[in-house]
Amino acid sequence: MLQISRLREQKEAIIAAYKKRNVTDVQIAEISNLIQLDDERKSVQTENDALLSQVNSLSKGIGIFFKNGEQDKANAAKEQVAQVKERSKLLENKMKDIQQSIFDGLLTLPNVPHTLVPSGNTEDDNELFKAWDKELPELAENAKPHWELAEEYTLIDFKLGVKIAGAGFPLYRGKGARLERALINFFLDEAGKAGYEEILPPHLVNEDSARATGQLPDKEGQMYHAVKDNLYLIPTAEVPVTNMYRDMILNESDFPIKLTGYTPCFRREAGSYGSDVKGLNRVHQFNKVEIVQLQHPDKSYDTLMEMMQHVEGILQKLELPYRILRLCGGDLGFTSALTYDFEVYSAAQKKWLEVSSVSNFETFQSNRLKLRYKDVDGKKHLAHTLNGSALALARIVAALLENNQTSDGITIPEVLRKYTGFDLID
RNA sequence: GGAGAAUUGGCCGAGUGGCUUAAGGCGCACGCUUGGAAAGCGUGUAUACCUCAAAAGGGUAUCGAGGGUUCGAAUCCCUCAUUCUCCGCCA
Repeated sequence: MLQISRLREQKEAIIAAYKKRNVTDVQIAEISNLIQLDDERKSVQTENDALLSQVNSLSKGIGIFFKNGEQDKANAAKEQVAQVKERSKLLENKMKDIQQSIFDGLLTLPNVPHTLVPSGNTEDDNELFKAWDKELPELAENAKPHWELAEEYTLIDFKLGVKIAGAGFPLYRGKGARLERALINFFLDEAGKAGYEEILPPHLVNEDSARATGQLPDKEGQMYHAVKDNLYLIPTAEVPVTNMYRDMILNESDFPIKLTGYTPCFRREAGSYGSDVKGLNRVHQFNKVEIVQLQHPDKSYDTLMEMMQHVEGILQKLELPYRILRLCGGDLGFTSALTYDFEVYSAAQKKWLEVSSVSNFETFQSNRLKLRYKDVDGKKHLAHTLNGSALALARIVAALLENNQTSDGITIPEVLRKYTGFDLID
């Protein structure tokens, strides 16, 4: 959520930057609208504060009148208070309405794209930030997609998943389950080596948390909701991990705060269909290791690069062909100021699969989180938040299975062997 | 799931309707003192918003959260959250 003060101070710059993303005229108009509402709020508050001040001093007087036995004066003052309060009540309601409108309006405004964000409307307009400069793997004619390999080697049982839960809930078994666990441990160890503190958070969160990281209200339909207890199944570890710092004031010296966590991720994926959802490409439950950083605003873009290098290092160790895209305005997430996507090449499907997304949210999340820090002068400012997947497992597994298939079986990358305990799936 | 107790500032802690503008202490900052330090003494020490060109100043709200009663609420009432104790259930 943007700050109303920022709309005032940077109105023109925000409108210019918004042109890079798919914002509607309604959203542009909303900016001026909100500033006007805020003006109104201020004048109502000024008026109401004066009335309340009057009530306070009259009440104090009544106490003194009673003590002196001056009943008449006390009663007269009571009468007066009643009148003032009636007016104040009206103003108070008006102010609540205005504030609610401002809040609702702010929720409709996406983050302001960074200057590096290319303009464009769809994923085709994303900028190739780093291409794969070696040759793409060519598989034999009879190469199989991962869903066939998974079945052939009894690694993943999609049918059993359907029986137990439903479509999109894969059941991993045998070496498939082992590979999954190996990847989780490998990713966590890599993050640990890079200085991230490991967190194992709750997998369900309350409404406040879902709201603070922005899943509510915009993505309500994408989350599983346990209605009886009003808890939401997390769509990513970002939600519980970032919420650790909700309503907190940090010291400047606390930066950077680096956190990592493995969690299963639950997504309803309402409305998706077609070949994209086949196998592990798009599922309702998958495993992911997330990295999160809280950083000083002056340093957050250096941190973004650092996080990208971390993800890149992992992909290199896994020996997977990858490329990095800088998302265009149209493809940029609602809350992000700048995002880089990592895609891994799936040789059998002959397409690039998104396996990581690394973003700087600047103050967009911290404003709603009320996550601030004190500078040396004791002044409070919003911190910057960043996060990235390092990495999402399902599609990595898909690519590993497909790219590493040989006539003898599926080979396990060197770095993973000490985690899996085997070097070939056959 | 049932019963009881609690929640006050950075921390401890007093406060059962109006001299509370939240006592007192600890901590912290600054000053005095000192060769330097400690002790001692003095001063200051929450947040958000409004007002003001700015600063100073003034105002409003906030005692776990939200409502209510009252001219007036930390204090009385209701709902909720959290913590502790006991009982029940349980990996």
